[in-house]
This record gives sequence, C-alpha cells and structure tokens, in this order.
Amino acid sequence: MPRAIAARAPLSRDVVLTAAVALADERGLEGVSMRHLADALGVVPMALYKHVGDKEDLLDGMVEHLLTGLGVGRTTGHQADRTADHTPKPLPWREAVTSTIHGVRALHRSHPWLRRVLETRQLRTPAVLAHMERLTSAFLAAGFTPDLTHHVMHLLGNRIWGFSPELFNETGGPPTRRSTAPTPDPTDYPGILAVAADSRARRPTATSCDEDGEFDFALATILDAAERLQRSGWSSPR
Amino acid sequence: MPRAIAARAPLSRDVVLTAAVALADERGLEGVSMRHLADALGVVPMALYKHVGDKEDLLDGMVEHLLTGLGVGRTTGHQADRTADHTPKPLPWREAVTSTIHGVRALHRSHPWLRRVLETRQLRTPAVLAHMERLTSAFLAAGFTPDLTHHVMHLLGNRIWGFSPELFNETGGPPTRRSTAPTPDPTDYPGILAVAADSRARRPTATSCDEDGEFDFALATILDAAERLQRSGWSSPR
DNA sequence: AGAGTAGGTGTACGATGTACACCACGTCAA
DNA sequence: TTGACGTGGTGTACATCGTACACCTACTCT
Repeated sequence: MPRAIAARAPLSRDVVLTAAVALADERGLEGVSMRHLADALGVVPMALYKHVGDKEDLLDGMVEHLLTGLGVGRTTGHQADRTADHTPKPLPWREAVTSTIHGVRALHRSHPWLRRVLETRQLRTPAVLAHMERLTSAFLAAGFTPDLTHHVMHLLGNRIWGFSPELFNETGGPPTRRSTAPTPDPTDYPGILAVAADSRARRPTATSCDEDGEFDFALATILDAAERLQRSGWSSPR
Repeated sequence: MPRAIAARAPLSRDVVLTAAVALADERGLEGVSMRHLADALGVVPMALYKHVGDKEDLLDGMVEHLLTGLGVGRTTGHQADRTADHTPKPLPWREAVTSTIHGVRALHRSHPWLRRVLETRQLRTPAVLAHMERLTSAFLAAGFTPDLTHHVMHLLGNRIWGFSPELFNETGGPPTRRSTAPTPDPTDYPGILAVAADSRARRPTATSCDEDGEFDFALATILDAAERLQRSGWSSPR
C-alpha cells in the first residue's frame, strides 16, 4: 500500500526561506529551529538540508531573502514627502540616500530579529553589496570624494556608544528571568531622570521613545554633517 | 576513603564571571557553554547554578562584570592628548564624553564577543545605567537641554544603515561554510571598488580599514554636529 | 529498459541547558 | 554534645538542538 501522497507543493530554497522568515516573525529567532521549520512546512527536518547547506546558510539566506525584495528601482524616494512644499526640496543625493536607508530601516522594524542575525554574520552577499553600492554611488555621484565617501559610510555604520538605543525605552518589563541583578536606585541617575522627565512632558501619552523620529533625526543630522564636510573640501588627515 | 580533597578555592559569582569572560576571549562566545565553563573551573556543570541563575544571567553578569571595571573616576580624559598644544584644547564636556565612550570602545575591541551579547540583551543594570548617566550628565552640564541631550543620545546609539561596519574590511576569507551564496561579480559594484581603490592607495600597507581612525572620525563628527545644534538653540519640532 | 538524479524519510549521535535528588560540610542553638 | 540548617558541590536524567548517514521513491534522459 503506497503511503498517502501528500499534495504538498515541492520545496525549494525560496519556499524554505520564506517560511523561515515567517516563522521568525511570529515565534522569534529562537523559534526557528530546523525541526520547527520542517514542521511548519509539513516535512521531515532533514529534508531542509536539500535546500540549505546548514543552519548558518539558512540564516544567511533569510537575510538575503529580505534584502533582495528591496533593491529594484528604488534609488529615488519611495516614500511621499511628508511635508508640504514650503519645505525646501532636499538635494537629490539626500533623497536617494535617505530612501535607501529607510528601506533597510523598514526591514528592521518589521523583522526585529534581523538585527541580531546581522550581528552574527559577516556576509558580503550580492544583496548586501548592492545595498552598499547604492549608498556609495549616491555619495560619489553627488561629488563626494572616495575618501569622504568611505568615511561617511563608517559614520553611518558605527554604533558609537556601543549599546542599542532600545535602552532608552522605559518599558522596564518585570524581570522574567532569574536574574541576580540588583534593582537600581533611580536617584542615582539624576541626568537620566531629567531627560526622561522632559521627554515625558513633551509627549505625555507616549509609552516609549519616538524611535522613527529619533532615527530620522539622527540620519538627517549625520547627512547634514556629511554635506558640510563635502562642501568644505574635507579630506582625511596625513 | 574520602574522595581527594581538591585544594580548589571556592567558587563565587565573581570567579565564575571572570572565568566566563576569559573563556569567551580565548574560545569565542560559542565556547562558553555551561559544561566548558565548569571544566575550566574544575567543577561539575550544575555547580555553576549556585552562582548564576541560568545562562542568560551568566551573560548578563559577564557584561556587568566588564562594565563595572570601567566606571570609577574616569569622567575626565584617561588617554593622553594625541596632539601637541597647537591644537586647541577640546571643551571639557567633549573630553568627558569622548573618554567615556572610548572606555566602552576599548571593551569592544578587547572582547569582540561583547557586541553580539549586547544585541541579545536589554539590560538596564547598574553598570549600564551608570555609563548612560555619565554621558547624559556630561551633556546636561555643558548646557545641552534635556531635549537635545535625549536626541544626541539616540544619535550616538543608532546604527544608521543597519549593518556592521566590519563589512568594509576586505578580509574576504574563504567561504568555510557550505554556503549556497553565489560569489558576486566585482564589476557590479563600481562605487565600492572606487572607494576601496582610493583607500588602498591612501594606506597601501593596510589590510583592512583603520577602524580606530574611522571610529574617532565618526565620534568627532557627531559631537561637532551636536555642538552646533546646541549653540544654535535647537529644540525638537512641534 | 536501465541508469542517474533530485528530493523526501528514518534513525542515530553528540552537544547543549537545566530540573531534581542527593550529600558534605560549616555554624549555631539547645 | 547534639542535632538542625544553610551553603556549595555532585550525579543522574531529560528534552531539544544541529546534522551525519543510509535509504527509498519518482522522474528524466538515453
């Protein structure tokens, strides 16, 4: 007696990656195990290995999968101008850079696990390189020297103070884990308190930072600085 | 016959954390398993659970352990001025901020695994808060409004383009993993190539980016921008 | 008809985090 | 002196993970 023939569409790398991304979205990165993923696809774990080399390759693939949906024909602003026309129109290179960056930013917002995956990876895959290239060429086309372009890319890439900005959010959930950390005394941190108080006063209904606003502020400030360097004919010392 | 009495000093949370940091330093983060750590300490795995709640708490503790060694009495420049006196002395707040940030930066450089651990954690532990407080209060003391201080903290914390700057390094090691990624064609990326060529020409002997230089450039540029905002009386829109 | 290949199955192994029961000690009250 | 107790280390056991390996099935191409 032949076993029941599952009317399942055959797997493919793309199907696997799509399912993996969906799984990560709904169950978090920890939920993405080969076994769970296989379950979700109605298949036995080892079947996945016909489509991805191993788990690392799966994660690489997930990143590539997301990035690939981003690239085509998006070098000019894909989001509507938020302000009316009395705001001076930004230079074209700024539009290009901003919209490119907002693309990845959107990915990070809709797939929070992406950041953690990227930190563990050093991938110079086509999609990543294409993203870099879009930024780099925008600067070069705007008259930035290669030297300055290089530095500006670092300026955009560095997380200067070494912590994630999520720390600012006051969503101090209950310590679910069995942590040994002492609960800190708020009065030890008057500066932080002052900033938090001011922030609350400014946006009384908000429960956390306006992350999009802060991101755009940071991006604009950095691009302002880059533009100023370019106009002043900056070049690296020595 | 009593079992051989090990002349081992008794464990403590601090001993465990120190050993864990050492283990991560020499074997990488993957080498830090409860079993390996216990081995390194000459003890059975479950013994560790008398000193750390679980593995998450161990990782939290490692971060806290490193950060704690940083704090005391370092709010004024701990590194010698690199330039002779013909360079105008930086403002005191800049020295404070720069040296504080260089402190964590040094941690990141000597413990490369730290970045990955931080990405998985959202800890508002005393040491982290103390670090934040040192920065925040430096800005406030310099006359930054709480509003601007808040924004500048985000400016320092955001990784704008969403990738790690290590991507720039041309250390394209051989693909050790069984990856399915196609090897990209360099000619698809003329902008990146131009920047890389210029960078090589500028520092012919170097094998990768001058990461310290880039970091300092980024930090200085951002602090310049912050200073300009402060002097112009910036405040957030609306 | 026969060979080859692509894709899915089943079993098995070593590594991991940790629950749980246990035991050796020191300290201290009775 | 005794016995209770807390602190810290032990030993066993289990679920879960990634994946090696052998297999089997169905399709294509000659």
